[in-house]
Amino acid sequence: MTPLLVRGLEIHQGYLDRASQTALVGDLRAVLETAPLFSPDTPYGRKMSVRMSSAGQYGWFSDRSGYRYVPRHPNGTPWPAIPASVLAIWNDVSGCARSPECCLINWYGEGARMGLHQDRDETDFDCPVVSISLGDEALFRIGNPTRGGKTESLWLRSGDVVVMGGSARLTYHGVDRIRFGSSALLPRGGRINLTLRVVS
DNA sequence: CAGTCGCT
DNA sequence: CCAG
Repeated sequence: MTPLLVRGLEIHQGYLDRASQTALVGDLRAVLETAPLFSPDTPYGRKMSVRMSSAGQYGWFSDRSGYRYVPRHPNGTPWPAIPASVLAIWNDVSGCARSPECCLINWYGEGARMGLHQDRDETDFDCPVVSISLGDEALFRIGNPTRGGKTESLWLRSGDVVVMGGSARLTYHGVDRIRFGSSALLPRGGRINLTLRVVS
């Protein structure tokens, strides 16, 4: 199964079967018990519509002071370990010898979206970013290495895995909208996106 | 004033 | 949607 290539991004469609998806969701629920979802502020004072948390050595965080990685949840506790079920996916698709130091958990409720941005808060851009989609379908938008210009969109479905590496490591990307309730994986609807990154 | 993981 |  060779992945679909869109602007250098590897799109592994249907990578995870339903049982694997269910197992992942169970592992994530445990993570979220000690590291509950929160809504970060952008450096420009707007609340993000996506709610998030993290697992691993570092968690991604944003407030008035900017975007950064922090070693603890806002509640003061260290981020829980990245579940083995998640690490297995990284080991299979990343082609990177290092282990991910952050598993960002993005929760998209009804109406949530994510504007075009780059993942560039890491110090190491050699390893790819691996993104795992669970739950409702999302309209994923792929831009360019710099802002502006034409974009391409495609629908990501539960179980799809995207690898952003090499020359596409810093490609602008975002989510225009989700189809709330389109998947039965999460009984109350919504989408979970996991983003695995080597940070340091 | 520039930029924007947001906004129109 | 999608471009700015």
